[in-house]
Amino acid sequence: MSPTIPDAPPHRLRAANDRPWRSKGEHVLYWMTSARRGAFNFGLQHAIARAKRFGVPLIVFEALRCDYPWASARLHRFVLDGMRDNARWFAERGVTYLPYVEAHPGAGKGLLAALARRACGVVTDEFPCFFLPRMLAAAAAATDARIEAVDSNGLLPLQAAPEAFPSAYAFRRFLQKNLAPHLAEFPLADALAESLGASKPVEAALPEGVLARWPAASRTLLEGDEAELARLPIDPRVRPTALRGGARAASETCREFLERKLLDYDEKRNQPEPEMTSRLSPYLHFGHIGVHEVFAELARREEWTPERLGDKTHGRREGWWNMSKPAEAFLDELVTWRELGYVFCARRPDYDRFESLPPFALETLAKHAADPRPHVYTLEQLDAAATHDPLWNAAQRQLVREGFIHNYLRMLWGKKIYEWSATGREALAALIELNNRYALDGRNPNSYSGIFWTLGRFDRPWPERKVFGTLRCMTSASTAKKLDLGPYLAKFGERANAALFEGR
DNA sequence: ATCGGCTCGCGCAA
DNA sequence: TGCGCGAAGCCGAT
Repeated sequence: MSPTIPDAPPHRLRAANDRPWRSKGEHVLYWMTSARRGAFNFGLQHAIARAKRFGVPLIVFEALRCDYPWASARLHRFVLDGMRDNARWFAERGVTYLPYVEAHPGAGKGLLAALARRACGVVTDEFPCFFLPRMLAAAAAATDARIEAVDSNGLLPLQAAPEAFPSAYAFRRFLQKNLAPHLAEFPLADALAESLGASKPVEAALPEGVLARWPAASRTLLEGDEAELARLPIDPRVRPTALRGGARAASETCREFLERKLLDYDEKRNQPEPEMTSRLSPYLHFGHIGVHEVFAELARREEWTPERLGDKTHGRREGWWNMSKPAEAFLDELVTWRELGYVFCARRPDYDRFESLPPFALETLAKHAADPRPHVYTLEQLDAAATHDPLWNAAQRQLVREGFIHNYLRMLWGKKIYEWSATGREALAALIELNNRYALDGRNPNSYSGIFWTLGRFDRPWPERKVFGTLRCMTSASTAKKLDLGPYLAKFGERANAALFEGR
């Protein structure tokens, strides 16, 4: 009578250890790590399906450590916003939800094991980047319960990609041949809507002693209490941005983009101000929204169905989806480029290493290593936006202030860091450090795509010149000719910054 | 304002 | 074996 909830599709599922499911367990645990949402979530759906099969309740556990690299008030605030939304989502659906925020390094040690001890098994999220794969492997080895990882990352399951692709073009061709069947396998929009039904008790008691030793994050912290946030041992200098995190803000941002900006997307997305891009990437990064939700909403507005897919697989950017022009331009970002990066990280454990660059890039970088650089800046100078280039400084200020750089200018920002560094390796280190410290969507496969694209990944050679060799070169002068930078410089330029300080 | 040339890798048509 | 195609390039010629 109560509807059956499907398991996650088999190619989205991976056993992280070889322990068996325990039918005598007291609950199923969903350990939410990267898909931090209740909607369109294969992992949550899979956990619910298991809980129903065993006839036990579900416990949802979402944790935030304080010792992950680049932990800061900015990143914490964004995740805490998401926990606040999730607390409400699960409370409305009668499911036990434990948001845990570490007060000092190591405080959370043992909590997962305690929650898993009497569980039938654990379901968690697959994420191919940052410290998460290592954390999952360590947990899987150390936990007595079965742990299954579920991949909600893309429209294409990561397991369906045979290898890393060298270019968007090659990957696009692959998608055009292989994506269609996966478009028929979407996660439920709300797997808790009716799923557990009235017949099953869904509120689980947390194992005894858990809350005494690992108290749930306070409601006030989740709702924005600054003093509580300030007490956590995280970098307080990277301030929260004006952008609020969480699933509700994510859905609102998505709706707003599709309604007001998409029509002009293919023409105006390079215009830096006013901002005409989706601004979805921080929400996608923390899993506050899933790509399936964005795609479903877009398809609905386009009155699109999968029968419209083209059968030509030439890798062309336009014509395959058979949607409006701006919709196809957006899908090339949301699906082709985004998932190209996820697949690369999943297939290349060295994705964050210099040596992972394509051969032509490594060769040309070596050949031009000794070319004299017109300017060389330290990480501190770059961080402080103290270069000779007003446009670059403005981009850096936007990064520090908003946790984001406009798409086009972000490329220029990266290319200049290469040009102003003594070596490619030093440039890479600075790019990773600044991006991961400040960008809300840093530490994500797409951040690594952007950073490494600067150094030739997914790109092709261009005419050889000093310093850049055959890497694609970008200049501030050309950018200024191409874009209307007035409004952008008014907002983030030197003078705008001075005015900001005078106003204080 | 627009165009070709610079240059490489891949898959497909021939 | 040749051809078309490609995240957003730059430069100089028309």
